[in-house]
Amino acid sequence: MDALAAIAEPTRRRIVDALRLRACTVTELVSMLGMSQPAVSKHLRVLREAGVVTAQTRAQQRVYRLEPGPFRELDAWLAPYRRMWTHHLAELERHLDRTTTLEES
Amino acid sequence: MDALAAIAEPTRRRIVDALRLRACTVTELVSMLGMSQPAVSKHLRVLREAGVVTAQTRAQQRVYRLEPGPFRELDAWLAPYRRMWTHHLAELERHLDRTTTLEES
DNA sequence: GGCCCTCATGCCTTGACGGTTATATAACTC
DNA sequence: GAGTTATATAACCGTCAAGGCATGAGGGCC
Repeated sequence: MDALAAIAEPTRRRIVDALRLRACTVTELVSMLGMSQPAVSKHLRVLREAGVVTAQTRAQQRVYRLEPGPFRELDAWLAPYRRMWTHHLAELERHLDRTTTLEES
Repeated sequence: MDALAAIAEPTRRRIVDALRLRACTVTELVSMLGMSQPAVSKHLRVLREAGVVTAQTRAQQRVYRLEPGPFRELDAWLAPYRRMWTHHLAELERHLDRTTTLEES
């Protein structure tokens, strides 16, 4: 899960948060972030190689959109930690442990 | 949510994963990680200032344990992204549309 | 072909970070 | 008190990454 390191970077998290709403071209992201275009392209490269985003070439533009995989992994990693705030019932704890080890839902 | 950047670091994620099972002292973590004690203390400082862990002084030792807050925040941040894989049909459609995607360097 | 637009890449600088060793601080033991 | 244990901090170093500018590579448009 190196995607976490990719998402952790503040600028890249801004990109990800923007792409969550809709797919964007590079120039759109540049205007959103107020940074130079090469910097944005570099961040997009990191996100792309981490599997967080994919690019679709359309004319001269490249439309970037999110890929669900890394977010699913992050969600799976986070699952056992949910015990910390759902520990109201010991029953529920064991239930969550089972469901996370079995992987499903 | 700078806690994400704190957790993203590989060594700190090992620490967090260890603390998820049970609270540990610094020396315990040092033996687990096979790193120098100052390095571990430094990582613990980062995690502490990010609110991910708290330290309880007990004699000369300091027992570190996880704090649920940041994980709840991360869970909340991740929530809107869950739509990406709960809407399988729309995702599959977009995937099929993406067959002409140009990937890689 | 020539030009412009869109994006990627290379090069460079700077600042931050992870790791080390050495040292300081605090508390227990004798 | 001295000595030991447990942890934090300081000082230092090597590496890496984020940002800038300049340039290269494709793909429309005239």
